[in-house]
Amino acid sequence: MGAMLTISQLAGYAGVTVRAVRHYHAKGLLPEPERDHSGYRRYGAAAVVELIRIRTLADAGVPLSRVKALLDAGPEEFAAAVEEIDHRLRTEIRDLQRHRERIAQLAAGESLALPPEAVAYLDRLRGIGVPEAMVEAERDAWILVAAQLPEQMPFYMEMKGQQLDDPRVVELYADLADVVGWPADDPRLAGVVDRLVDQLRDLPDGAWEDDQLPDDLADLLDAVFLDSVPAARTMLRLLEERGWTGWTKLKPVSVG
Amino acid sequence: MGAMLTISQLAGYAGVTVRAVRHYHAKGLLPEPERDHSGYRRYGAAAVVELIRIRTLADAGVPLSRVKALLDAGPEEFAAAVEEIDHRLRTEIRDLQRHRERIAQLAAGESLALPPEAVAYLDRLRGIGVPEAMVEAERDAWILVAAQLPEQMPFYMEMKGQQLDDPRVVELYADLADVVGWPADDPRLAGVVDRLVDQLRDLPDGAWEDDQLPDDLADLLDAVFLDSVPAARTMLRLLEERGWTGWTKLKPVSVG
DNA sequence: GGTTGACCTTGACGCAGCGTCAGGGTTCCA
DNA sequence: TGGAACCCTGACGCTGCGTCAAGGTCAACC
Repeated sequence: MGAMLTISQLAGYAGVTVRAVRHYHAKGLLPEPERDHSGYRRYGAAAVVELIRIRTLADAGVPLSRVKALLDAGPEEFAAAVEEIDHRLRTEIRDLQRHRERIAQLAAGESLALPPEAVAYLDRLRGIGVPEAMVEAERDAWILVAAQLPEQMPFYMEMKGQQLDDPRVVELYADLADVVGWPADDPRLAGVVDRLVDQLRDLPDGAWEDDQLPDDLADLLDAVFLDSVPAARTMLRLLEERGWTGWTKLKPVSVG
Repeated sequence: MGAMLTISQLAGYAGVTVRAVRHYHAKGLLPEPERDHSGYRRYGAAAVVELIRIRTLADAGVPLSRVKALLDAGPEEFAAAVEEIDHRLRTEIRDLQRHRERIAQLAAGESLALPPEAVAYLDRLRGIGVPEAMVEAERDAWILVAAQLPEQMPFYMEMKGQQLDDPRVVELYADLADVVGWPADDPRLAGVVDRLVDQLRDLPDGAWEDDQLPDDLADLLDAVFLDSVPAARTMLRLLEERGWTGWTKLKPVSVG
């Protein structure tokens, strides 16, 4: 027999760590060699070749569980396996590229979990003078909508954008921006609600039917409103006194 | 307070699994909410928003350990982190693309752990009529060399290729191909070794000095030879009797 | 012959990001 | 009143090793 190698020499020749060699033994990829008189593993030169072949496959992204089978596979199964592994690599690369696109969007600013059209809408609110706290409340609401109905977002944003073309809606936002800071029993709330109801009356019949939000999502959005605005509960009561129910999905009280 | 959500409702709204939510709790990404009278977690709507933001970052390939810090980071550190994560993604993509290239080479056939020029050389051996068993022995030897001195491979292969242009070298390979199958005491060995020594004498002075193989690698290759060819030991002895030592790095016996 | 330092051995935990039981209690609906 | 569908905690599993821990061994030097 030729010169027998120790495990670290073997590992050195193949360019791997000693730990990796032992790992391959444990996984059955590389057969355990004979031991010398003191229990040390002793390898022949052939083990170096085997080890290098294992590393070559592993470096190519082949999972160790498949390396085992591939090492002694015929050419046709080898080719098939290679084909499939390449497929896996392609999808992994695509996933990573999608990740890159997403974080590129994140870098743009606030678009954490929001599509660009929603970011644009929020920016327009800021431009109108809506205070930051209220913009953030809107943002959180739209994050929820975008998570449930991502494909509807362009439609919603288009709708909201058009509403902002109406100066009375802008005025309403100014009102509501104030309301955010008021306590639940502020006497001015009644006036704001009156102006809101006036505007709602002007809406064409069935305008709120367009609102395709599922009920549970509307409830969730109402919850956000109630959680973040102290005067919210009072407003809902005042609205109900005037014949309107809900908030996200504001509807006339059904005539029971 | 608004409608309180159970953990599965929360998970559903954010599009993640219940297990993932609990994992985020355990990692401190999402604060543990209050429990109801029977110990169930109860979430407000704000948790949905937080959870969606976590998933958005995680989906972008941000490791959870960094998500924690990023969630409440200022814009400038956020931008810096995004930059660095994008860098990481780019290198990962490049790695995977290299993996694809490598397994594309693997698919080409035998190039497990061998550069293309070595594969070409082995194919030429086959073309000359060298039997498969000997080609495989050569292959294993070159796998070892390629692992230690990858950048030298083009040089070696060029050298070996030129040697094959000499018909006497081809003849020698034919001899050696026979030797592979002979037992250690085959009487024909002496004749083969004689022809080999004749050729060596014809080499220009210092031709073997070009052989830049490190000694330990040459020893390893000798070991491969000794392990795989029964008559190897006998040949080395016969060579030594004729004034040559070694095999991989064949040299005149130094005049001591 | 004693010591030092570089090896070798097995065994076991740790990492990321959850999936997936196991072995309970709870709530809801028919 | 029973079963389905939730909830809880705790723990192991997966990948591919890195990294101690707690020893035994070997070669060399004093």
